[in-house]
Amino acid sequence: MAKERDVCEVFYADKEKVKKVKTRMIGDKTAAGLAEIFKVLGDPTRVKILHVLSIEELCVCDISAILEMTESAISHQLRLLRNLKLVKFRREGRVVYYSLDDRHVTKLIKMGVEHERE
Amino acid sequence: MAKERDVCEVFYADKEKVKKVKTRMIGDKTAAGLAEIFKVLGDPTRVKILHVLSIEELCVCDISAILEMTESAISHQLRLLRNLKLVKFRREGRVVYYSLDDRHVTKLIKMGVEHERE
DNA sequence: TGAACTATTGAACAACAGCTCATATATTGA
DNA sequence: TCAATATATGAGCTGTTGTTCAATAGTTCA
Repeated sequence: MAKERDVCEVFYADKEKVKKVKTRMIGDKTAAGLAEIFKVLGDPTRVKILHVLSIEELCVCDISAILEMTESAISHQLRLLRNLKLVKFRREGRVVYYSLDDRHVTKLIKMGVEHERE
Repeated sequence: MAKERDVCEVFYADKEKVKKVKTRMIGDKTAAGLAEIFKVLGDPTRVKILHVLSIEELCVCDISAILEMTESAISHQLRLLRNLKLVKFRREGRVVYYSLDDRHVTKLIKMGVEHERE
């Protein structure tokens, strides 16, 4: 178990290797940040929302109709995407139009699609 | 609400737009598959595991020492990564060495890091 | 102003995810 | 064969997530 190993410091499978890799490892914050981005894309509904928005600017009502889900569910997800600055919005009368606000996300999704094809 | 709209089919904010985007939308399976990949990367522990494996082939014991987590926790995550064919392994006596088995994943993580920097 | 409409929000709830702990499996070497 | 070691696995617990439902906030127009 990890704790005992920390104490006696003798029986790593390869102590030098461990030391070396440990210095090159990404920090907790970086890992957490990375995971956060990917977590957003780790849900079918959000993937769909981002994908349809990559085609065209759309209002909540339209997205709801396209995905065949309640406006409430869509709105909840949009709030999340908004907070993470992945989408932006503009109000036009009663209607709120959403569109993508992050070039990286589209790239990531495209890469994902590529991965899927194999 | 979505249900009523399906019945009367009259008051989309933009019916034509909805129709058009709907035909171009990715299918449920594609969305689910995409989300599955990203979901795997959406956890700090797995991000770290994949990252250290991108540096070097390592055994469970080493990964456990590097991340300072129990071997059990690491093993559980490795099983997941194994099932999704993101890592491969080879046995050498009592020791099991893991390494990356998917070139896309490394790319995705690199893109994520790039995203982080801004 | 008030009715109709679009979108947002909060609470609640069920499903899920990641860890721990105990146990099991596999390999080695005495 | 048996003890020691390395990893894997299952059950259980806790915190998180995505949806629904009901209520609320903005906006338009009569």
